This record gives sequence, C-alpha cells and structure tokens, in this order.
Amino acid sequence: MANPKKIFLIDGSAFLYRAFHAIRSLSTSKGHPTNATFGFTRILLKLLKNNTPEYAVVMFDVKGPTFRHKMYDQYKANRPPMPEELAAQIPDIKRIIAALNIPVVEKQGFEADDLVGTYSKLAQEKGFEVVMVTGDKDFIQLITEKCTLWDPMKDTIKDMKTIKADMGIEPGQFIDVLGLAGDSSDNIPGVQGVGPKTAIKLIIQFGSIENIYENLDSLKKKKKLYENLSNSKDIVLLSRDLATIDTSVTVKETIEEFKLKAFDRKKAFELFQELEFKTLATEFAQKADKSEKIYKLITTTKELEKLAQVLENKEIFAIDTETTSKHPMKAQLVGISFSFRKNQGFYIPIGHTFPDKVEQPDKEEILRIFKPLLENPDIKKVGQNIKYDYIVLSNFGIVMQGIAFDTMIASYLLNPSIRGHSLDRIAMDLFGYKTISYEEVAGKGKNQIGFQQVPISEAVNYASEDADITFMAYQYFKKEIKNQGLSDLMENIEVPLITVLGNMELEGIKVDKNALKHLSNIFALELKNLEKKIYCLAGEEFNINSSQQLGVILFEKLNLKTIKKTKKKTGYSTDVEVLTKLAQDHELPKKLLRYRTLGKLKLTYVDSLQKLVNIETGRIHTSFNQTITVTGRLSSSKPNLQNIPIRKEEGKKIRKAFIPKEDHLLISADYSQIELRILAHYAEDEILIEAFKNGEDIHTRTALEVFQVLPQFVTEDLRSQAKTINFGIVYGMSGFRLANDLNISRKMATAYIDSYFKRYSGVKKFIDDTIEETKKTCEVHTIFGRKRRLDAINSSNIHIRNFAQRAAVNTPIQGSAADLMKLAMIKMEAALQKNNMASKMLLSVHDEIIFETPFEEKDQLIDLAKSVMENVYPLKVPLEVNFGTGENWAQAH
DNA sequence: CGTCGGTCGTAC
DNA sequence: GACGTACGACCGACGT
Repeated sequence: MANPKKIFLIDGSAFLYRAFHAIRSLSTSKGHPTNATFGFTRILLKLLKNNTPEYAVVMFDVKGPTFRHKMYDQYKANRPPMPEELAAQIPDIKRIIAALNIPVVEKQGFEADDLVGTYSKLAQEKGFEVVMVTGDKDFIQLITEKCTLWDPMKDTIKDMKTIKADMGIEPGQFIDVLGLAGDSSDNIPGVQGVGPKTAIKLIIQFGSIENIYENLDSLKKKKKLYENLSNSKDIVLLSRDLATIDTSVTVKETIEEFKLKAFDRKKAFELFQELEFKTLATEFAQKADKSEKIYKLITTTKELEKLAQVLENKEIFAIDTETTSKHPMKAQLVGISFSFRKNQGFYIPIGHTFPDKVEQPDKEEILRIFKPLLENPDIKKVGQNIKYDYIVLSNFGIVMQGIAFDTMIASYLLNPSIRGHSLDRIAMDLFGYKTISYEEVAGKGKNQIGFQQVPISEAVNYASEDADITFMAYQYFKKEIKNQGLSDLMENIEVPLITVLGNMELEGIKVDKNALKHLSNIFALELKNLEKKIYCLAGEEFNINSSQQLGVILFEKLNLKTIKKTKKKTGYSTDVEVLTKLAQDHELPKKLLRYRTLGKLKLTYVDSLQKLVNIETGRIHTSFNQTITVTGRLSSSKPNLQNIPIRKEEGKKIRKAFIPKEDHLLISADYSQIELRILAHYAEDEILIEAFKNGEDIHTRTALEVFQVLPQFVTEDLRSQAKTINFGIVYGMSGFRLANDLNISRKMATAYIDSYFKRYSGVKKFIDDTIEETKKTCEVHTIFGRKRRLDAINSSNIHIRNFAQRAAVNTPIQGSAADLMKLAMIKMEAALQKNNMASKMLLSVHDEIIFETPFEEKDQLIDLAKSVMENVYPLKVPLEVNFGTGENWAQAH
C-alpha cells in the first residue's frame, strides 16, 4: 500500500497527569478545578488539528488491581493515590472526549499501556501505521517499522532509527533494559546499583538478560555488579515481566470502531461553556442559525415610512448605527439598523460609497422620517453602547431621546469585573451565537476598509444582526437586571447618565494648541541635552526608555548598589524610588529622573493631546467609559483626561493649556474629602462624623487623634503624615507601606495605625464587619446597590485573599463616591436645562466636575452647583463642594 | 507586522 | 507580600 492508514493510540492516563501538573491552577468561577481538563483538551485538539488522523482512540487505566499486582504485590505500591483535584476532573475529560466523538477503551485489570500494545499489534496486522501518543518511555519496547512513538508535549518522535541511534539497541530489547534497571515510579526493583545507563550498556554488550546470566562470569572483574546481578536473577526476570506490555489482551472493539467521526460541536460548545473555556467555546460555537432570521434592506420612501410607523407603535426597539470610525466624534453615519423582534432586523443604508446598485435614501429623507421618531422621548430605545449612537446621530442632526436601556451597561452592572462587554461576547455568553465579526465584512489589519466601503448586501446582515442581537439581549438583561435588584441603579443612574456623558463628549474642551506646541519644543530641547549627558555618564549610547537596558548600565556597568528587583523578578527595578536613592551618589540617576519626568510629560500629554484635537471643533473630545471599572467609577480615554498632571509645577503647565472658549470661564466644583465622608457615613464613626459636621480639617483632626497632641502643636508635617494615614486607611494600607511612605520605622507606623483604629473605632469595626460579611456573600455593594463579586475573599492564597479584603473595604467607598458623582452629574444637567443656562458640563474627574460658563453666569453656576452637588443625596455627614474659577484648568482647580 | 505582558508614571 | 481605581507610553518577546 502506497499510503497506509494511520491510527493514533493515545495514552490518556499519562496525559491526565501531565496536563494536571503542567498547568498549576485553573478553575471555574465556582471553584471546580479544570486545569487537567483544559490541558488534556488542548493536547487532544492540537493532535487532531495537526495530524487530522482518520483513526484514533484514547486508552485509560482502570482503577483497581491489574495482572501485574498479582505478579508482584508491591507493584506501584509507592504511588500516592490520584489527587482529589484530578479525580474530580476525570468525568469532565470523558465528557469532552465523548463530545469530540473519539472512541475510548479501558479494561478492568489492565493498564492503558497494555491496550495500546494490544491494539498496536492488531492494527499493524491490518496494515495500519501506528502512532503511539505518549510521553512514557516504557512504550519504546513496542516500536517497530510500522509503529512509532510520539510525545506531543515535547514534540519528539521515537522510531526504530532514533532508538538505535540514541541507545544502540533494538526497541524490543528495551524490556531487558527495564528489567535490569527497574522503575522507581512503578516500584519495579531491578538490580541494585544498575540504572538505565548501565542497563543499556549491558544489553548492548550481551544482547539480552538471558545472555548476561549465561556469561555472567565474564563480569567477575566488576565485583559489585557481578554480585548484584547474581543475587537478583529472579528479581530481574520479574521486573522484566512487569515492564513488559501485554500485546494480547482480549478485547472486544475492532479497529474499525476507531474510525473518527465529526465532533458533536454543540455538545463540545456547551461543555466548554460550562467549564468556562472561553476561547474554546468561541471556537466551537455554531454560527447562529440564520435560516430563521429575516434581515431586510430598507431604501424606498415607502419602506422607510412604513418602518418608522411600525417602530413608533412598538413598546421599545433596538437601534444601532454603522459609521466610518470607532471614534464617535470622527464618525460619519453610514447606516442605521433596527430590531423590535427576535430574529428580525432592518437596515437603512445612508452613506455607503461602495458602488452597489442600491439607491440610498438621502439625508433629508432620513431626517424627515426618522428625526421625529428618534427624538420622541416617549418612544423607547435600547442600544448596545448607545452613547456612541447618540453622539453619531447628534452630529447627523438627530438628538435621540427616549433612551431606555443599554445592553453593554446591563452586562457591566451584572458583572463589572469582566473586561469587555462587546455585543459579540454577549451574543456568545447569552445565546451561544457567533456573530458576524467586523473583520468578516471589512477585513483586518492594514487591509481593513471602512464600513462605508462594505457592500450593502453584506452590510444588511451584519448591521441587522447587531440590532437583532441587541434586542434579544435586552429581553434577557431586563429580567436579569430586575432579578438582581439592579433596576434602580440602571434606570435612575446609568441610563440617564448616558446622554449626560454623550453631551459632555460632544461639547469637548478647548485646548491652546500653540501653548502645547511651545511646551513640546521646550521639553524636546531639554530632553536632547539630558540624553547627551546620560550617554556621556553611561559611557555609551543605549535606549534610555528601556528599563532593561538601563538596569544593565546602572547595576552591571556602573556597579551601583541594587535596591530592589522588579515584581516579576525579570530584572532590576529602576523606578522613581530606586533612582531617587541612587541619585544621592551618582549623577546619572539624577539626570534620568529628570529625563523620565519630561519624557512622560512630552510623550503622554503634550504630544498626544495635540494629536487628539478634533479638526472640526478644535476641541478635545474624550470618551467617558461607563462600563470599565470594577467599582463603578467612570474612566476616560482617547485621551484620558482624568490623569492630566496637577501635582508638580512642570505638569501644571499642561493643565494650563486647557482653556475656556471666548467670554467663558472654567469652573471646577470639587467634592471635598468625599471618600472619607462616605467612610464616616458607613462606619458611623463618632469622631469622623463630628469632625465633618463641625467643618473641621480632617487631616488636622486625624493628627490630633493619632499623635495625641494639642491643636496648636499640629505642624504642617504632622498634618501631612495624618493625611497619608487617612488616605491609606481607605486603601487598606499596611504598616510596611506607611513606614515606607513616611520614612519612619515599621514599628512606629504600626503604632500609628493602631492608634488610628483605637480612636476611630467605628472605622475599625466597619472594616472588620465588611470583610466578615463579604466572606459570607462574596459580594460588596455601594450606596445605590452596585455590586462587585469578590470570590477571591475566600481564596486559600493569602495574597489573593488579602487583596480581596482590601478591595472589599475600598469598593463600597470608591464606588459610592462614584454613584453620588453620577447622580450629581445627572441632576446638574437637569438643573442647567431647567434654569435655561448656557453653562456646560465638560468633564468629570472622580470627585470633580469642570464647567464652562459664560462670565455673567459665574455666580449663578456656583450657587446652583453648590446646592445640587451638596444635596445630591443625604448622608450622615454633610457633603462639601469647593469651587475654583479661572481662565485655564490649572487656575480653576 | 500585530499582540500581549512587563514596567513605569500620571490622576483621584 | 505589603495601597484601592484607572489609562497609556515604551520595550521586548512571541506568533503569524
């Protein structure tokens, strides 16, 4: 036969263990171990994918004694029992093998080895080429011209040639080697003092065990070996028998039964989902059954009017826009899709440039028919990240109203800890649907086209599907949000916030581009000089931005004393702390510090900000992300306006470049100590509450309490130390860290913390109670019922557990502050509208809102914001808002 | 050439 | 080990 059929005989039992040990820990969110299952599945799939075998079978050991135990009662007696964690995974593994439709063979009284041996022989007799898949060297004995040994983990193949080359023996002689050498892992004794090397040597020399004993006299010179061999002939023969794989087990399955069939993809998918193998689940997900889906292209006036009329009469519908860009402020509208019923979708092409033969409705037509519908607050809309659509439509001339739900936000509220709440992911998690990916219609990498270039015929399905899935997800999430008690948060905070944030993003903030350019030039000049000096001091040129290369220069070339390693032990740490210490003794680290500071400012802020100024508006339009943080805070990106420098003089120059438009001021409204006030509220701590009620300076008060001094002795330094403690408490700071920060002894720092908790006993109790409660529920809450699961709080790993404990304390505080801020923003927007004011809310930075206000509205705005923000929600302590105004952000702050 | 983890630094 | 929450720059290893 020119091309003999191949069969793969897989030693399942060996891979169980190897997979189990190869992956240290992996488990489902409920704690069911999956490391072995995952490893096993991965090996199996890799094998099937790379070799596409026609025949394959997995062999397993069966629990209980085998014929070898009868031969030798100490066989494998030193083996510890299978770890519980592994045993728990075997049913999963078998279910996966079954779903993949791979035959399994196991037989009471025999090991996987014997089954492999038996079928190897049978298959060869039938003319098959056999590949034994295992890492176990015992199988060498079975290698023949027609049978090879493949270790998929090391990816090595052993055959007649390699065995001969590596060991100098025939595979069949290997059992004699094993007989002499024994096998400690199987508790097979062999000959004392004879290991694999000696055994191989002996077999090369004598050919077989029998021959050794026939010619034992020739070994008399090697006294010890001679003695050991003579004394253990019986053991050697027994050992060889034990190591011999049985190739004639009576088996019932025929080779033909090992012919592979197609995977049961549905079953496999369900299993992978259950076991939380996300990527595998995605890989095995079926395309949604598109046959029952009706996606319709809408282009004529008649169709448009009919669709609008239908939508108008629905309780709620899903809407999705297709555009030319991911950035809503750059995006041009390309099409709109709708859905109001599962498996249905409609697509209106508007801005496609691909020369399809479809006549697209013009903009006026769309506005005439759909503007009234979309701007009607009584007609409810749901979207996936609908803030995006709100902004795009706004720029198109439609200010959408009636936004009632957002599936991305729903997914986030249900579990804020997962990164990413894309529709693709939601479709997968909720319905096992694999949606049409953007890459599928638009390509990827540098070949990717804008959606306007996608043929309308393809766009219909892609866009309609998005609306369809959004509507389906809405139906699911609405119930789930309610079941989880998250409706209030959704309806009263997150959904109203969507348009507030949308308006802020649309508004943007003005920057003085020339000032930034000027700064960039100044920084560039100094950086160039620093670079020269650094090269000079180092004695060579290197990449200053590479902490790795820098580490070599500092600690190997210049031999500066190492202070700490990086966290992952990949090298020397060269962070601020280290460089500052080194700077006392050497000029290079000093220059580096300056280089780092300036480089950071230039690259991350000055230069990036300039690039993000919108050409049309001349302003910067950040994205406020509502579904990112685990605590409920907003985040800001492209650019991140929540970490613009403020603390150091150099950085302030960047803030100065943020300016109001003509005849306006920037006004900053800043909640004073909001997190400590929330702590006071939750902890019901008498001292904290009293201090805030009296309007005291909280850091000074803490200094009084912790250091036990009279008010007149609270120096600026003591207050500053108290401030560090106050912040540290909210974050769960340790004595170690406090000692480091305050540059005091560990003992002293611990004493301060003790003293703090003694005085603020309510805080102590709050922390303890919170942790205890979280241990029971694995969940923490904010003031408006936002949730964060913290399963890690019961982890057996102390680091993970400690981390979860700090998060458990911090989340209600940080998250409640975020809740209050969100509510304040919503109320503020409403108040501005109600009072017909021209002031705009531009930014929110966690505890601060930035307004752009006409000169003449300044006092009114401050009065209004003060009233709204301070009364946003009653706590057990008053809220206080500080204001700053100015002709740039630095001044306003 | 894109992705991703590591390191560093900025904010509240 | 050792302070919570983010974003993003660069580097360098790795995979296609």
